[in-house]
Amino acid sequence: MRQPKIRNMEEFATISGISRPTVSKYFNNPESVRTSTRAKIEAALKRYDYQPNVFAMNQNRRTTKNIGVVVPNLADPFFSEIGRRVELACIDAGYSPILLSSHGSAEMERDNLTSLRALKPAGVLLAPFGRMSDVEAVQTFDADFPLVLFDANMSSIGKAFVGTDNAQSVDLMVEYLCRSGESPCFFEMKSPTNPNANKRRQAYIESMERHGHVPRIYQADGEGWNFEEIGKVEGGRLLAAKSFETKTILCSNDRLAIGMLSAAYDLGLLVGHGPECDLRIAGHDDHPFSKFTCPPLTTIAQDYEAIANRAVHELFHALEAGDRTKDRSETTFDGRLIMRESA
Amino acid sequence: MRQPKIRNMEEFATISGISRPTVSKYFNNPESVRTSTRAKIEAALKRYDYQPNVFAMNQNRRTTKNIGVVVPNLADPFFSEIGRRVELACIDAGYSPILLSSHGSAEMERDNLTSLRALKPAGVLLAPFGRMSDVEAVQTFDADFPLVLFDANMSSIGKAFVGTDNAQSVDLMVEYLCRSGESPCFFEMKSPTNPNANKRRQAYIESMERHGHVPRIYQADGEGWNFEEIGKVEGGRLLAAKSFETKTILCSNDRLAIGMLSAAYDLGLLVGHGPECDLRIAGHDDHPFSKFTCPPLTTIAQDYEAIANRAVHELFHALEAGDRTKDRSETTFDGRLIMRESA
DNA sequence: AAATAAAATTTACGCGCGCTAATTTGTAAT
DNA sequence: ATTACAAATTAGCGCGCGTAAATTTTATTT
Repeated sequence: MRQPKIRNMEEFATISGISRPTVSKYFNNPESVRTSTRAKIEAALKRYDYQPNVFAMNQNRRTTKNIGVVVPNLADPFFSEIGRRVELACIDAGYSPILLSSHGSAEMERDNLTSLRALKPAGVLLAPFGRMSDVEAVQTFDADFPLVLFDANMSSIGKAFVGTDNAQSVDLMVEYLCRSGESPCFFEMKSPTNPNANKRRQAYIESMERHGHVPRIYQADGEGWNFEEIGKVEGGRLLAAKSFETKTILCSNDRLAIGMLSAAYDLGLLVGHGPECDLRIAGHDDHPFSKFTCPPLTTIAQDYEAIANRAVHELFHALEAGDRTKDRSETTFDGRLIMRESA
Repeated sequence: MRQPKIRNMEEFATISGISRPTVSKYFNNPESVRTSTRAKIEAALKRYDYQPNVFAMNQNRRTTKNIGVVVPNLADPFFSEIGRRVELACIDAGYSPILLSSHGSAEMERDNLTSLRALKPAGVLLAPFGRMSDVEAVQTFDADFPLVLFDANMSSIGKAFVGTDNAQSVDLMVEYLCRSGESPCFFEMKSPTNPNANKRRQAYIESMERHGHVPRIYQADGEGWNFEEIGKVEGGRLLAAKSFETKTILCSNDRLAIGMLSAAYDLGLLVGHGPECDLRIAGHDDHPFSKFTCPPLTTIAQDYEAIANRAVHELFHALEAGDRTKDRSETTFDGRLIMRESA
């Protein structure tokens, strides 16, 4: 490992007693060379530390080993967690993931796609803003590179979509809340940045009707990604005014619920499912902090691992299939009910 | 923007009426060419969308425009926030930041540095684990690339260190707590992953002695990055056993405090600074969620913006200085007291 | 106007590797 | 031992750009 430095593949080929093209072949796929020559190369690799120049490699390759991973906001634990898993899955498959956050801005999402173009990625995994996204830019990108969407769907864009079955997960929660007490009303943002919010509202309505209850929806003003703040301020306002018609509130996501729990605490309202409690509050996503709220939050856990792995799998499938397999797959995983004290 | 596609710089030089080397010069520094030729090039850029091939550029450049940014754990909001700001500062300066998370593992920190080598970065900004880091690997990297540390210091490694003045910030908090009530005891992890923890403990001890109080330190068992869980379980155990000798607890960081707040809630202890309260709890870092805990957490805000900007500034300074400016700078910014209801 | 400096151009080479076609070697089966 | 086929080798072009040296053009100064 500490021999005189190898400058290039030519040199490395010489000292390992193999021709350069064969060495090149090895680095592109170690399986593709005879086991005896592979042994020679790997023996040399033990003695000299050489690795091919990435820039020279990528310049000449038809397609690089880069995989772009774009999420809306790494500051959101949901995306940092799922981004992490996607990253690891790519590495395992021998690719180089490039994780980019759009920092809550659709413009930066567009910029991220633009700068990814320069890296000629083999494929891209995108968790888009949805309708907020620059749809045209995403479509154009889809035409130029293999693209798989996750978390948020955009109709007929990408080779595949992978996410959570909001209809199932919300129904699971509604069913639980109805069974264990009063039927819930629904709290969300008026203009949600994420298309899942719309699916969840719809799922809530349908589930309530299926259970023979009338849906009640409360929408908070407020823009941007400060969900907790909006939940606290607007949710608190509604709580203080006693606007909610039921004492059970299902929030569109955990971050809103966390804000609302904070508001309830300020108002001296006791949240929980005990007989002495004033209020039940439930969320969706199993945010890492929902375990530590006061009281701990009853919520729905998304299957991060399954979503990440499947998204990566779908992308690699598309890569192998080559150009034009027109079929677009949509995969959703079930949510899991996490029962804690808040509802 | 939609003319026939430009293949390379040669073609682009031709259609813009400039020689290729001059065009190359322009892309490396638009200021370095005559304004008249610059105008010609930019006029051509408006009509044709061409951008130089990054791989070919980086292959031949002495140094690339890549800046590596390595943080211990993007799932921690502190690092995702400061990582974001560092990223943006690099982009503003015309560099390409590459944000890597070590996912809480020192091994992956080493791996990240290794894979950064392949990208021949102009410089690297590293928030290291500290003593947990593979010190030798970081030292070697420091010898090969311009390196600036932030958040956590490592003695005589890197061109510079930028962080928060723990002595000042902890003293600020201790002073406040003593002034407004009982003197605090200190709650932390027994084997902290972050060197700041040690500085904070030391600062607590010195500050208490300066104020004429005897320091009391409680250390929780537990490994890893699950600070909230450790704070809840171990902190809760201590609370339940009434082990704390005072009713004011200063936690080494907000995440521990968040866990302890959750435990206090479970135990029915009322946290706050009112006369009816059982307990005061304070933290450190102004975690984005500390505003929404029950009650909201009194804490110390670190100056993200200043730290990020200064770290980037120090790196660029080192880049301009070239090889060997032996002087190593250490910059710390003051923390700011954020008074909320918990203490 | 000439002299000087600055900028642009021409020419040419090199970077490190992918990739191909033609040839040779090695391996396994008949 | 012969055949057949897979694998390795040789030779060489090309990718798109950086960079250097020598030359020419342009702008600025006296």
